[in-house]
Amino acid sequence: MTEQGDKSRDADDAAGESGASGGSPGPRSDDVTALSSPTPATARKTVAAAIDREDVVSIFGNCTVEYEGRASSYLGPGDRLVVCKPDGTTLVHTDEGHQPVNWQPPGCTQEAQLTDDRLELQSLRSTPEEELLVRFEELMQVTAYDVTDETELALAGTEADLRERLLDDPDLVETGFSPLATERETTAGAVDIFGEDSRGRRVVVELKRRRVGPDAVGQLGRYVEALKRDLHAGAEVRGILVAPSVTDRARRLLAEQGMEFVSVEPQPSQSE
Amino acid sequence: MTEQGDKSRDADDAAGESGASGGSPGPRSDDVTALSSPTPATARKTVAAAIDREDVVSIFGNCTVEYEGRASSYLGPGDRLVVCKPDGTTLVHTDEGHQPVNWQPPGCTQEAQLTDDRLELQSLRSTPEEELLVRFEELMQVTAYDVTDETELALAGTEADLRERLLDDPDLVETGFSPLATERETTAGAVDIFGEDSRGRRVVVELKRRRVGPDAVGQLGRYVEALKRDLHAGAEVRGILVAPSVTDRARRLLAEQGMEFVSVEPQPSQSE
DNA sequence: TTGTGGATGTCGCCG
DNA sequence: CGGCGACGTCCACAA
Repeated sequence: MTEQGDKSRDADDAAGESGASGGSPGPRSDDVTALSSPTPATARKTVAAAIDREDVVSIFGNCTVEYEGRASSYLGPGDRLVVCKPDGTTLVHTDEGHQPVNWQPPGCTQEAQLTDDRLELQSLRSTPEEELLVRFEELMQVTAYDVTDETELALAGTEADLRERLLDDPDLVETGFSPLATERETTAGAVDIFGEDSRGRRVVVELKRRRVGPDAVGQLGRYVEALKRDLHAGAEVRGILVAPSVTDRARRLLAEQGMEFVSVEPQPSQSE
Repeated sequence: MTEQGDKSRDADDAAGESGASGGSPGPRSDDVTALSSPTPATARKTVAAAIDREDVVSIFGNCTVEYEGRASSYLGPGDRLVVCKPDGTTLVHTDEGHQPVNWQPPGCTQEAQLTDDRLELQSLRSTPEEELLVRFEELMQVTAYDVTDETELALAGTEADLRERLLDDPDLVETGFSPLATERETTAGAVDIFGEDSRGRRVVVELKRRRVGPDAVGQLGRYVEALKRDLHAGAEVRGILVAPSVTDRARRLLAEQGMEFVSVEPQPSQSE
């Protein structure tokens, strides 16, 4: 076993926690904290204080990352950007990709430790038990700021929007289609739109905001089969998949199960 | 229509692009660039240079975000952390959540503009046509660093690991099970493990690294049905779902289709 | 806490 | 480039 490092939270030098705006006497909550190439001890103190203050912290530096939980991983030394959020989220980003190379989701505890004179960020959660450990070999920049965001994202073009569109104008599904319920429960799960056609037959409508593959056909098939059983025996139940488009395989599967496809965009196109 | 702002890339004041390490005479590539509360013009020049240099850029500030593409969204003013990567990724993070509130994936073009004396980051892509526009009302901190990371993530406990485990010890699936192929193609797609049982019957094994729901049963069902058809008529084909555990609904669906479940963890447990 | 399905999912592989 | 399925998916919502 290797020699145990000293995991201290106290052995700090008097850290010059420099608020960014020059003249202010003490650390104001509206200030940015920014340190260039700090010592591990200074960085530990600054990061710990920022976490306490509920700032978002960003750290550029060379680090290694260990993860143990639903899976386990090791990431050798490299330059990365590490972000810690006050909700317990930790993100480790490389120079590439939308996805963080390692992370911890919201709700984790976060601690900044000093081990063998290196800054370590430890993030823990339970259910499932998971640990993320980021160890910095070199610290290039530590920044912290009180990020406050009350604003809600207004998003259009989701499946919910597609549903509203079809409820407003059921003829988009089929002439004479009448919606009876949304999220209607079956033994197989909730049906997006349940209704009946012009001849009074039951119709299950499954919505997708984008081009669909075989999985969506399977889903629709499960609902149709479940409803046939849920309703008295011998009931005819149609299945209609509504989406912008469908793959060949999905179209074939639909045909095999006697189900249908209707093309509708989640948002009215600009040319309409 | 509102008055058009001046989208310039030239009207820069002489930006004091301060390398972080104090004494260096010019901007070295190993230096961090760090600006506190810069003017929009200075920030634009610094960010543009950092993008050219292929740095990772992080910006704390108050901004609005517009997105138009597969869907469309608007995000009103709020404090956020915006990250731009040299591969064309843009991330907009609030103080909460693993997911960025807005983003653009790798491969996008990025431009830093000055519009109405505000810093704007514009990110564009095609296939699909998408645009992200981040407009800063206030800039708290701009940081850029040449993040280089050659290291590969070593991840264990994936579905591939589970497959290796079963190929090493096929009895984990069932006594006498013999794998014949992995990724065997059927008209419904590739089967994780194809083999035969001790009595010579064909077996389709679908692997999941975690607890499975109805979707996985549908997938396995499609493969089994496809193989029954692909092989000469009347062939018996068993379907076995291998995963740590299964939900009630999924178990019921398995039973209905005459398929089976076998519990295996993706990683050998520590107690073993 | 668990189950279920959506997501601007992203990502990798393969045809 | 499209199809297909995995992902430490995350996430909201309901039971």
